[in-house]
Amino acid sequence: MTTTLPVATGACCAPLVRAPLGAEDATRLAGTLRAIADPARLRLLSLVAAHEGGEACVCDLVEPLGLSQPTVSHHLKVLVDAGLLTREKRGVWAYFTLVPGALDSIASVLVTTGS
Amino acid sequence: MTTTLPVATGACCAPLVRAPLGAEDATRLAGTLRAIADPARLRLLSLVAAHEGGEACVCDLVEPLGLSQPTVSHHLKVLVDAGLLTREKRGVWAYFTLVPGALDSIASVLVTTGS
DNA sequence: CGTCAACATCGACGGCCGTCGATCTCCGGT
DNA sequence: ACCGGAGATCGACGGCCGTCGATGTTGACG
Repeated sequence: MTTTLPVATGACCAPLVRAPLGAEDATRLAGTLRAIADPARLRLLSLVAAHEGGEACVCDLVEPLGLSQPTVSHHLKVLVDAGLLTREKRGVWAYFTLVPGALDSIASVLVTTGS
Repeated sequence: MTTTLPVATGACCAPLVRAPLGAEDATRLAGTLRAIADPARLRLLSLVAAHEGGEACVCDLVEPLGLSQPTVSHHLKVLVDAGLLTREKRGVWAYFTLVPGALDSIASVLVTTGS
């Protein structure tokens, strides 16, 4: 599978503005950024974070997004593969939670004030 | 043109993890993120930032990227339209510079520690 | 054990986007 | 005025991706 590797744990140390990053690192980082460069997935992250208990199942997300259930599942899979969400199956439901620090590590790569 | 609006000045106040962001804001933010969700453009930002004086012309960027000159110009235009780079034409050369705070404002939207 | 519901997977379709070569525009130098 | 070079624009092509309906899988419940 051409799944994007979870960069959340490995991209925490590339200031981006310091030295010209290599083609390999650029591809990795771009893959992670592409995971959140989508309106539906941004809203999913936001919905999960704002939901009660910091977790939400698919049934909680389909309606507010206005997309079909397969599409929502697809986006959630992308976010899980990117290391931004965790999936926990309890009974028939699948609960998704934000990975702590994942978004922050992405943000830290972009920040320029880290001189 | 379907140019992405510069979000650098307007997206500085959406924590993303606080309240579920609307479809409109999600589209705006996704457009900005898509601008940097590309290996070539990430390297361009990095190259410009690391270049002497914080500015670089196209001729400085074509070779290190290994892409054609039209492609580099295209990527630079995307970054300028996204409000991440400024373009200043001096003589025959076009010099590009990082917009101060642009990347940081994107990062601030992603950060979750702003509670 | 049969049924229903939640979710994932599949296959297909359409549009967007990265890339290129060719060309156009504009400025400097001679 | 002419030429050369820097860079932007154009048109085209190929691949990736978001979306859907249909279907498969799995667990709860009677």
